[in-house]
Amino acid sequence: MTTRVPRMNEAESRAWLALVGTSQLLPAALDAQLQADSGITHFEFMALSALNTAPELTLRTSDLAVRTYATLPRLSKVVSRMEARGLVERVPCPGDARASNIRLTRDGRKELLLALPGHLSLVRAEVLGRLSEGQLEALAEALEPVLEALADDPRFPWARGASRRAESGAATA
Amino acid sequence: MTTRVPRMNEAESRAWLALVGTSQLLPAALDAQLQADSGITHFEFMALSALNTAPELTLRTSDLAVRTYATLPRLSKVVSRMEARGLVERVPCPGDARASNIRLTRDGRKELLLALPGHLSLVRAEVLGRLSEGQLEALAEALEPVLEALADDPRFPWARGASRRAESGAATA
DNA sequence: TAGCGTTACTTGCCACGGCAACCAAGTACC
DNA sequence: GGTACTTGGTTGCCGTGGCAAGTAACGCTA
Repeated sequence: MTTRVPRMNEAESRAWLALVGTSQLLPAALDAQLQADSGITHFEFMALSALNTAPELTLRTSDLAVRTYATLPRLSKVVSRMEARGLVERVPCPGDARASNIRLTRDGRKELLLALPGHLSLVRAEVLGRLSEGQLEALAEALEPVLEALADDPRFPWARGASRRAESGAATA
Repeated sequence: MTTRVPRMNEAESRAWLALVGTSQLLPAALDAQLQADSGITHFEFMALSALNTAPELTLRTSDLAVRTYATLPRLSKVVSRMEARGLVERVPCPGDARASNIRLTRDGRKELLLALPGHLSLVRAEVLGRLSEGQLEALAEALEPVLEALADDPRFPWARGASRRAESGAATA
């Protein structure tokens, strides 16, 4: 039952190629800049950022995983590495001994703030700075539903809930 | 000389988060579907597609690398794996004995055509199908300059020339 | 309070990609 | 024509991520 799937038309093809292309190049570019200038990966940057905006600079491991689009194993390993470098620390979660909270250390916060300008500058130079106000709006309008679709597709359980559903923050109880 | 970089405003932030999110989830989703249904990665799919639209089903190794946004080492290894599975073959390049051409085999073409409907169907379900004609247009208009900027940035030499410059095809001379 | 299923991670093993080093063929210079 | 430089591609080693299996704690039922 090979259901007939129509080919892409011109507009679809352009949009798709551009999207796939950027999905390929952008992460590599972000990694390269951050790695070179601050010695952290873009993924680590995202994790540190998420912690930085969390109450008490602390998040449950699985919460952080959702916020960074990461699988649990991946996050676990990255946290171990960052912990070894003193950027974050694992603190036992009061009220649930299986879980652990991840806390941004003072050093981690410093590193993050140090990395921020360079990162932001790259993002402006390559992306935001090239788009008009209207284009920014259109980009968000176009990609947000896509993001949500990906996050909610049962075929991709690792993304589950990436469309903000849990606003829990750190579990302190 | 920490040049002051202004923070993101609301529109910028939305656009950026959506873009980064999709760049994170989309590649993984494409891999998962193709891997599950056809036993190939999305990268392999792109490579096979590029070969399929090339004259003689053949491209210079470095040409293929550019078209797939890959570094040469990466492509070399992927080609070796695909060659082992009989999807492509390396043929010596007449006129330049250092170079080699990569050719899509009959089996490779068959696999590609077999994988196409499922892939296209996912792309429609998650992305294209969720956007209006106007949004497709806007998305392309927004991302094409970004793509070009990334490709032309001397900091990211691996992307060099990803903005179509060489239309050479296979070197037959 | 004993037992069973579930949740919240963590770890081991493997595949893949990056970089740097390498090799071989072409090109330039004299 | 020989020596240096460049180009095209491959290989080795290492870091990172995925999946599946493991472990520990929780919680429900009886």
